[in-house]
Amino acid sequence: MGRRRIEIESVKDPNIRQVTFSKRRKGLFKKANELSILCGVEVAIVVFSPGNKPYSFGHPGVDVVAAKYLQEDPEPSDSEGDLSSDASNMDELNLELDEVLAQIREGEKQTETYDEILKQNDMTTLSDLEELRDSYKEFHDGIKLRLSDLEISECMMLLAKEPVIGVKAKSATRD
Amino acid sequence: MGRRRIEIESVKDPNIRQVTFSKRRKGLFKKANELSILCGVEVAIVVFSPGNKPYSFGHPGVDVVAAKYLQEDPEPSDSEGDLSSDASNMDELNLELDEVLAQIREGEKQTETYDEILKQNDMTTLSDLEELRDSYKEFHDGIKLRLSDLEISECMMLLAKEPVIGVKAKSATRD
DNA sequence: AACTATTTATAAGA
DNA sequence: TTCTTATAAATAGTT
Repeated sequence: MGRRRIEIESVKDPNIRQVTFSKRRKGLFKKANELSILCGVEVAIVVFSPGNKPYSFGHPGVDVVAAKYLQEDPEPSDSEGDLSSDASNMDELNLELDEVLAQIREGEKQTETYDEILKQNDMTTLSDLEELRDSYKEFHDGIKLRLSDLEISECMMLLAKEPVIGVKAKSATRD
Repeated sequence: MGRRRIEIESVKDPNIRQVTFSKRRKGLFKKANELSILCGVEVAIVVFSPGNKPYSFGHPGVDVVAAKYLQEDPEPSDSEGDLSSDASNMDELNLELDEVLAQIREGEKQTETYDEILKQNDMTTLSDLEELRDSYKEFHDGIKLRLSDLEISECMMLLAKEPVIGVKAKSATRD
């Protein structure tokens, strides 16, 4: 999928590793998002970065899916979650909010363009309109993904620090 | 990625949906596996099929990663963050969220305006415009739902009341 | 943080 | 369901 084929083996260079992680985490979450929408299913992903920062994606939420999973498939919990605790997510939260807001502004621009086309009511602009619609859809899909990502990674971490995630999921029927 | 481009929206046909689920779940797990190997990171995925059957992938294991994620304990106070700074960040954050909500409301007004304009135009453009409008509305509804979600509210409350949680002095590196 | 040359994932078809 | 294959999408290396 890139300029060259790569072996699936540990990437040595820390910088490249970090870049690869970022790209692929994004791709993974996008895929998960698409799966949940296309098939109307629940998904949860948790991944720790090379720097041990937790990232997660979930629809409708990591805790919901995790609890549902754990309930029907009880785990032999004897382990202590160790390693370093998470770093401040505040900075990242703010960064992501900035990005979301930037995207919203971008969307508003597109909305203006849409307005103009609409007022002209010019039939020759139909193709432009379709193009705009497509880009708009892409835009709001991106926002959805971003928000769900943000929602979970920032909030679930904190909820997780509470004694328990109180959930009473109903049992699932098998396929 | 197939013979034709598809929209990311709920697949109606149960058969196609099931096939899509199987293919994409496989792809998702493969991506997760590659990510964990390439970057030496821990990943866990749980997904429920359209028939509600649970599938999971985890390296080193779903339970291990889930436990780490859920049980990351509060920082043993070896370093103190700047509490007042964190608090103000929190305030800013809440303000920004308010801003987002305000923009959403504005967008909703605009959507209504579109409705009126639409009724004055011919049928050819109508379907396109309605589709775009619906898309836009869906987008806003989605954000609104997410932001007003109970979990979010609870998270923000927690964040506001417990400014120290998860916040350390060291700056967060953007993963 | 963008940009492509390529590889990879996958939608439709068999 | 599994395989095939044309095509869309992800991404490795580059700037």
